[in-house]
Amino acid sequence: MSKRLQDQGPQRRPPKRRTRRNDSPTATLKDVAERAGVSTATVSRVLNAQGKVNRETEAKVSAAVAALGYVPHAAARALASRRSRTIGAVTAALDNPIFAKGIQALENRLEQSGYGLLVASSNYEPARELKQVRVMVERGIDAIMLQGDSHLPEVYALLQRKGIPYINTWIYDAAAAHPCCGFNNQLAGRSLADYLLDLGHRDIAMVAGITAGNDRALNRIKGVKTALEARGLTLPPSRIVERPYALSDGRDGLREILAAPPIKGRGPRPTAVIGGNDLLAIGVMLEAQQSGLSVPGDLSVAGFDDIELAANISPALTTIHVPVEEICSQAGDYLVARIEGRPARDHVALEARLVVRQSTARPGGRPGGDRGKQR
Amino acid sequence: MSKRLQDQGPQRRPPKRRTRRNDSPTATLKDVAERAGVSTATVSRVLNAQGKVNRETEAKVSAAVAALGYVPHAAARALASRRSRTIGAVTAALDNPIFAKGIQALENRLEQSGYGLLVASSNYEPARELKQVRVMVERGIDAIMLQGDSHLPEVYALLQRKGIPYINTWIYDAAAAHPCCGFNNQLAGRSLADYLLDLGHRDIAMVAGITAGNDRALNRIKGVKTALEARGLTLPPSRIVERPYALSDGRDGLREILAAPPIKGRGPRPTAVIGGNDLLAIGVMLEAQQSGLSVPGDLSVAGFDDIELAANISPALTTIHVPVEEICSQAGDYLVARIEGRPARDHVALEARLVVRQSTARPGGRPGGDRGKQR
DNA sequence: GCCCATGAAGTAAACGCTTACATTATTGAG
DNA sequence: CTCAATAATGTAAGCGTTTACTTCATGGGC
Repeated sequence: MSKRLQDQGPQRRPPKRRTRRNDSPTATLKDVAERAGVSTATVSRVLNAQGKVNRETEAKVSAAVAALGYVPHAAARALASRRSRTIGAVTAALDNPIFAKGIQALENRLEQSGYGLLVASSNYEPARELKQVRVMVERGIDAIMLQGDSHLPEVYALLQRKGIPYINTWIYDAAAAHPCCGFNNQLAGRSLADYLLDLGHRDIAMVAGITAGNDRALNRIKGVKTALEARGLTLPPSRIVERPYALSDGRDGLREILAAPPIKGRGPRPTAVIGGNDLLAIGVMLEAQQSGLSVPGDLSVAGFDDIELAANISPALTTIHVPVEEICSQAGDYLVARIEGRPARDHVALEARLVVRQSTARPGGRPGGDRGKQR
Repeated sequence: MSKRLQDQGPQRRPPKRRTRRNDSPTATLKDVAERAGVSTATVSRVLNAQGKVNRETEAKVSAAVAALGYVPHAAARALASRRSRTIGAVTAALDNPIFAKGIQALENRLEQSGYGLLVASSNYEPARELKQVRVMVERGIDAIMLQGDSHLPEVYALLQRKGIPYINTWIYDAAAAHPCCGFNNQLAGRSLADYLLDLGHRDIAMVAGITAGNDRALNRIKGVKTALEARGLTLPPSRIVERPYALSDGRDGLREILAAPPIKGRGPRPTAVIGGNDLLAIGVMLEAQQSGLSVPGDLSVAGFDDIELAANISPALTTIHVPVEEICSQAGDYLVARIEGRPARDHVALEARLVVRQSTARPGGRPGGDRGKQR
C-alpha cells in the first residue's frame, strides 16, 4: 500500500493535483466513488450499465453522480477502453444541400447510438481527403464514412492497418472491394439519358460535376454515354463541360455549351441538357430562362439528386431521386454494427429512381408523354 | 526501479499487452522512443515542436516516426494535456444551406489551427441543444460555437462551470452578457421593412421562422414591427405566420396568409411579404408565381441571408446579406484564441446589409426606384 | 582551473477511466 | 452442515501522452 512512499529515489514534489485551464475542480470518478462509498470499478460499472450492480449500490452511485454534477471524461474513457465513441465523415462539400442533408441524417442515426460525429470536407481533392482521414484517425475515430470509392491508396491502407471500419457511400457495386452503401451511378445516368432519348432527343449535352477523383461524376457521365452509344449517338467534347456544384457553375456551363461552335449535322444547340447534379441542372435552367430560352419548350433540363428545390422551382425539375437520408443512415447502421462487433451487410444497394417533372419534354416544344415516369 | 516487483501482494498476471479490437500492434510513443534511442519525453517534444531538441536528435526521431508509421493517440494526448484539440458546434439545422456554409467556414478556419470540428444539430429545440452541448462537453471539446443567445440556463451554467470558451453567433448585441459574433437582427429587420415602406408598401406580411427559443427569428420580426409602428402601421396577426425553414414551408406560409379573411381598410392581400430567411422567401415567391401572381408586379418578396440561390433565381431576391462565412470564421478565431490563452474581443459586430434585387418594387407593379440600395 | 548559466535529454508521476483478476458474501445442493 | 457455484465489490494495472523536475554536458567569464 505504501509502495510508492517507501522508495525514495530523487525526492518528488508532492502530488499537487493539476488543474484545468481554469480552476474549477472537475469531479472525477474517484470523487464519485468516495462520495458513494464504493470503488471506482463499481461506479464505472453503473455508468456503463453492465447490469452487474445491485440496486441499492446503483442508487447510491447515481445520487453521488448527480450531487457532484459528474461528467465522465471522454478522453480518459477512450484511452482506457480503446474506443472513442466518435465516428468521422469526410464529405466532398458541406454546402451542397444534398450532402448536408446526408450528414444530418448520419448525425441523427449516430446520436441514437451515442456516437459523436466529426466532420470534415475534402473539397473534392483527394490529397485533402487523405489529410482529413489522417487527422480523424489520430483523433481516434472508431469508424469513418467516406463518399465514393476512389480514394488514394493511402486512405485504404491507413484504415486497414488501423482496423478502422469504413464505408463508401453514394455508390453501389456488388463487386466492390470495399464496403459500400448507395446506388449505381452509371445505371442512374443511363436511365436518365434513356428517358430523354425516348422523348426523342438526339442532341443531348451535359454539365457534369468535376470528374477528377470523383467516381460518381464519372459514372454518371459514363451512363449517359452508354445510353447514347446504344442508339448510335455520341456525346462530343463540345457537348460536355465539367463544373463544380454551384448554381453559378451550372449557368456558366450552359453558357459555354451554347457558345461552342456548331456541330456538323446537328442543330445550333442541344435540345436537352443533363446536369451532373440538381444544383448544376437548376443553374442551367435559370441561365436558359434568363437568356430567353423556354424550359422545356426550347430546352429540356434534368438533374441528379432531387434536392428540395428541384420539386419546387418552376418548371419543376426532372431528376434522379437519390435516397440520401437512407444511404447515410444505413451507412451509420453499418459502422455502428461493425464497431460493436455485430455482423452487417457490407454491400447495400438502394434505389435511385427517375422522377419526371416539368422541365423535360419532347424536343421542339411538343408536350412530352408520360412514358418513362418513375422507373 | 524494481519498485513494482518487490511488493508481492496477491500475485499479478504477467503484463500482457492488450490489443486493439483487431490485432494490429499500433506503434506507440514508447516504440518510437526505443527505435530512436531516446526517451519518450524527447519524442513528445519533437512531435509538439517545442524547439527544445537538437537537430540530429530530431532527425532520428522523425525517422523512427516515419519508419513505424506512428500516429499519436489523441485520447492519450487529450488526457495528459487536458486539451482535446476539438471544438464543437451545435447548429439549428445542417440542411439549411446558410448554416451548412457557416459550418464549412468554421471547419476551414479550425483546420488551419489543427482543431477538429464536432457537429450536432438541435433542430431548433432548446432541450435538444442542451443535450448536444452536454454530450460535447463529455467528449471534452475545448470550446464551442452556439447560434443565437437564447439558450437554456443549464447550457451557460455547464459551460461556465467547466470553463469552456463559447461564443454565440449570428447575433450582435453590444450589451450582451455573453461573447457574440454577428449582426443585429432587429436592425436588419427594420432596414428591410423600411426599404419596403419607402417603396410605398403599406400592407406588409411576414412568413417568419419559428420564434420559440429562437432569438434571431424573433428579433427580425421585432425589427419589422418597429419599422411599421414608426409610421403608424401594424403587423396584424393574420399577416404573420411562423414556419420552419424549408421552401415548402414558405409556400405553405404564403397560402395561409392569402387565405386569411380580409382586413378592414386593407386590400385583399398584402403588397409585400418578408420571409424570415431566404428559403422561406423563395418559397413564398415560387408559390406566388405558381398561383398566378407576378413578383414583384403583384407582390414584392424579400428575405434574409442571401443564399446563393437568392441572386440566381428569377426574379433575383431582394434580401439582407448575412456574412456567414465571416461570422463563423471569426467565431473560430475567437475560440482558438481563448483556448490558447490569447486575448480576443468578445463582442464582434459584422454588417448585414440590404441587397436590392428584382423581387421588390413599388406596390401596384410600378417599377421601384433605386433608393435604399445597399445601405 | 572553478563556478554557474544554458541547453539537451531523461525520469517518472500524473491524466481519469476500464477491466482482468481477486476477494468476499450469499445461496442452494447434497 | 459443508462445499461449490454465483453474485457483488474491490484492487490495481494499464491505456499512451505530457510535463515538472532532474541530471548531465558544455562552455564562457573571471
